[in-house]
Amino acid sequence: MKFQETFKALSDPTRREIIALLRDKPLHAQQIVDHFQQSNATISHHLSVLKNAELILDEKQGKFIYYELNTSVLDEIIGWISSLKS
Amino acid sequence: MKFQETFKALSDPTRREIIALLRDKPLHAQQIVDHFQQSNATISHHLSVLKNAELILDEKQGKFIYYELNTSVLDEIIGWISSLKS
DNA sequence: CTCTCATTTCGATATCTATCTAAATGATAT
DNA sequence: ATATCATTTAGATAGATATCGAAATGAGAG
Repeated sequence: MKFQETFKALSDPTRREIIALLRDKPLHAQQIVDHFQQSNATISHHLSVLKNAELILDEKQGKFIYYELNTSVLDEIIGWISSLKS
Repeated sequence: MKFQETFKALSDPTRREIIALLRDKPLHAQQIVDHFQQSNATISHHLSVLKNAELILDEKQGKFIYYELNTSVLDEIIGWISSLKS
């Protein structure tokens, strides 16, 4: 895991909101687009940043690609931050 | 606490290294500058970003300003990330 | 095989950020 | 008061990034 990519990915509000959306359940791209006032191209870009940071995983189902949180990376971030505290 | 500022602050490698330095003990600006190959102006900028994100606190001692980690903000980040996992 | 439609890529732009040198500030100590 | 020195601000530049509309891709369904 690369902290650089992870924190950069988390440093954009749209991406944090996408992550929060995925907390409840996996969604496909169009469902995510529908939550925002931004173009599908923009959301696609954000998804690729999140995917590159391994914060989300994608899984094909029928004609959709479903995105879901990758909680193991979240654990690694928590581990790094915790290590700063002593 | 503003996540925007916090994650942006953490998304730069120099700033993460400054934070790691401060894990052990408070340091003043010149001591931090000495750890890097960057100008004092650049480090000053990074310190101000970290301060603005409340990731570090500053305390005057004699002719130096000592910077130290603000662990309570670290706890808030951990809290936010943990909340994503369920 | 072809149509449809979900998703990504392209190309462009405007804003943001990290960095530098040089100058300004501000506080301590003589 | 003034010289010194730690720190910040100013102004500039190069590179990164968020965003868009439009075009391309690619996989399912008929």
